[in-house]
Amino acid sequence: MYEATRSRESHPFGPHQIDELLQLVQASVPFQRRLVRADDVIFQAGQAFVNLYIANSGFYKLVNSSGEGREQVVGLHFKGDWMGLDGIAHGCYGCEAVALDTGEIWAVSYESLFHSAMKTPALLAAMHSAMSRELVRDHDAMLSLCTLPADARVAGFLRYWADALEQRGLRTDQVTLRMSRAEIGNYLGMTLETVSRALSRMARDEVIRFAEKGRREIHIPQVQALTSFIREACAAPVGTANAR
Amino acid sequence: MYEATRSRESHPFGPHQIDELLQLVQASVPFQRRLVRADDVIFQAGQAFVNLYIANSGFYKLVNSSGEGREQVVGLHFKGDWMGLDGIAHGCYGCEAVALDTGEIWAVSYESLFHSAMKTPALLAAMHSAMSRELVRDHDAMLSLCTLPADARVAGFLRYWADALEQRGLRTDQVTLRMSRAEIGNYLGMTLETVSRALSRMARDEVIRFAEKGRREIHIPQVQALTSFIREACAAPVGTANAR
DNA sequence: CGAACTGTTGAAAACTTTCAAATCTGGTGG
DNA sequence: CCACCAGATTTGAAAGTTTTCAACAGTTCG
Repeated sequence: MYEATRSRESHPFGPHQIDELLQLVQASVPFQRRLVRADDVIFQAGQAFVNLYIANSGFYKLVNSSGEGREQVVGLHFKGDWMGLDGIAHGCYGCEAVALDTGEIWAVSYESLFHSAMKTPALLAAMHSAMSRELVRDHDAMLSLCTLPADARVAGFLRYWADALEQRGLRTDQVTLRMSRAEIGNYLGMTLETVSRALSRMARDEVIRFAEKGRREIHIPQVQALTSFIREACAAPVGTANAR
Repeated sequence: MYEATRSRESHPFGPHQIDELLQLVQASVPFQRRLVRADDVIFQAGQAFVNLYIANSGFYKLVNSSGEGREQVVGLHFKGDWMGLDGIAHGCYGCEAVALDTGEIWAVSYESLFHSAMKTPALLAAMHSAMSRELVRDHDAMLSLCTLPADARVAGFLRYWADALEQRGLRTDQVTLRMSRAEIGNYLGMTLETVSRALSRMARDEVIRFAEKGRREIHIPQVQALTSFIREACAAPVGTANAR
């Protein structure tokens, strides 16, 4: 769903930067490794804020909840991403973090991180950079949510996931979604049926292909085709192009 | 639009904290004051990131743009809020910041801030807190955007504005919107007509009252009534309650 | 093999947008 | 001072998109 709004060549973000971050953390602060499996909860909303969490591997979602039971996936996180940053302000986590797959999480006490950062400029810079990237992502997510029709948001979601994999040096032609249609729909502000229909249309247009029966493994011949699909979905009323 | 998702009593945020922050900045880093008027641009998207900006007074919006010309208001900022934080990650601002009214902005070089923060824990803590608060706000905005119907989002917007004023020790029964219906609609992911209709319904239900001819000054007898209105808007199909 | 889940698809209903027209405000110039 | 114009807001009606409701198919697991 996120958008590459402008050039970022001056500050590339790729596998090298991510490994560097992880090494930096490893070298400068104590942390605890935790292995997680799908649906494991890393921390809960409202819980006292103590640690920040860095994904060393795996996939994670952040879920925000209203008092009345409305829930919203507000972020997806991959290797090198920090989680729990929204706990700094109020002393308790604002979201719940849940693993979408098996993976390894590093827990770093914010206090020790804070002290280390005061002595290690690179660490402080990395932390600020992580928070800032998070803000950029949120803003891009809002842009997509508010200005794109449903089909385009789903295509944008796939492109975002593919981009995240690419930044981590992984192949992007094959994406295994770790989320159900309902989770995707929640994240994108639409129902699961709408997600399903959008994916079907993309498959019909051969922008994607379903690689297995479960329909969660998605083949993306060219990520760029998703961008075209988004553009078309914005321009054209539903049945205009390729209607049969 | 934002939601008070859970208790935050352990870390209150009010006029005292804001004044403290401003004093802290004043005491620890050099900064430039800049007086602005409505529609003045503080910084533009893509511009080289040098300064962070702190609102000393006035009202501001942050606008994110896609390459194809779609624009989205992704944040509203008040006294004590930081702007430009999304520039840290990529070395250029991700959004454009625009003043909604006259006000005073403080420009602080990020570099000098960074250095001062390494020596002044309170400053570093304040900065992290500001970024974290921003993340929480974004998450709450996404929750509203994705889970609330249009009427409720507009009511939530008014409540958010009133809350922001209250946190700054200002009166909340009288709110002068600094934004046109179109800007509000953009921020809330709906058209200006939908905003207008929602406000009209709230006025009809006496949740708000228009205090002048321009219809931008809004009287809110009890902020709590907005919360009830939101709840009702969620539960009930459009013409269910108070239909005539 | 059946139950529980997940995903797909169709059709009707609901909500929001689009298009249009009218009203109002504020500012400008005669 | 008043007429007039541009821009903002409101409101109605039609159109469009998305949701809701429902039924069906495929998968997984005990």
